[in-house]
Amino acid sequence: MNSELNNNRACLTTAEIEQRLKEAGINATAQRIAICQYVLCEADHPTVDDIKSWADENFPKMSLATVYNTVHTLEEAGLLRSFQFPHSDKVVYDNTLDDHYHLCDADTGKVVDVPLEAVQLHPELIENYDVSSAAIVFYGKKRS
Amino acid sequence: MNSELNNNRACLTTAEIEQRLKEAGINATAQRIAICQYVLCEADHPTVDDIKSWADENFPKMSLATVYNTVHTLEEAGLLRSFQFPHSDKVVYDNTLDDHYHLCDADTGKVVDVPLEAVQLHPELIENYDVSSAAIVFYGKKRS
DNA sequence: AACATATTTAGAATTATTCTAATAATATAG
DNA sequence: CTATATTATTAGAATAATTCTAAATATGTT
Repeated sequence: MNSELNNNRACLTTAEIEQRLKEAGINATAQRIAICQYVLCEADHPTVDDIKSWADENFPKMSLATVYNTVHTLEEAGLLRSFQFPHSDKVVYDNTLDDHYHLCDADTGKVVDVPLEAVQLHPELIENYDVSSAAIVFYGKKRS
Repeated sequence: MNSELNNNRACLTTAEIEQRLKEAGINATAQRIAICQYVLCEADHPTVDDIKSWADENFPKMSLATVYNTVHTLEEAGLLRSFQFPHSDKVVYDNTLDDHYHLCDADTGKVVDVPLEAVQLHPELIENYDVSSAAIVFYGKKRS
């Protein structure tokens, strides 16, 4: 069912990442390529902290500011999306570019993609406002 | 349409507030009564900052810690609910205790209550998880 | 190679919130 | 009522995610 949510997570080669960056008008620096490797392939809904931890083990001396700069750059270019759970103060990054919603596992904190069909919005029932978007997060537990 | 969302905002007397606090097992201190006056009556989706600003003009020397302590106490007692928008790092308080959703005015930041019927959830379409709740925020602009 | 531009860096600044330890107020027991 | 125990309040320090700053470095271009 979730197949149409499936994303860019299949691993990309460095060359492919470079090309994507170029296409998006972004200089393919070493740091950016490294972060893409993690964020577009390996990672599953990482936070900036996750990215920094990965970088600390896989890239020499990458600064936290570069992680922030890079995810912002990628987001502006449309290669990455970000969202924030109402209960949290950390931003989470997502390489699934198709519209979808999220579920947060109440036990583990793990983030799961939810297909659009799981929600039907009736914005016409909201008086006096033209609705342009909606942010939706489910909370739940894994069925045993 | 929103009538069933209508809430406790009709002004309460000090005595009524004291009684509510007592009923909830909360000592009715001067600071708590004052904050309730604002938060349960006067205010519309205030943040802690809003409450503190109001207190600065209406109560002598109330500390920020007291504002935090009090809204937490009220929330635990079920007299107040809190939520946080995904795009923001401030918590917003709500005296409407019935379930409902929110809309955030993209122009002004104003928060508007949205009735439950504006969203139909189909949690059965989410594989492997039992959904316990959902947080939903609409974004939109006032129709002119 | 030289120069302009873009990127990275370390660390300081910001901001909402929580924590801490002391003081003050309130409730309770004799 | 007064002494004592409990609970609230306070100012300010601590925390944590993010942004800002200014200097250093790397990159792309003539």
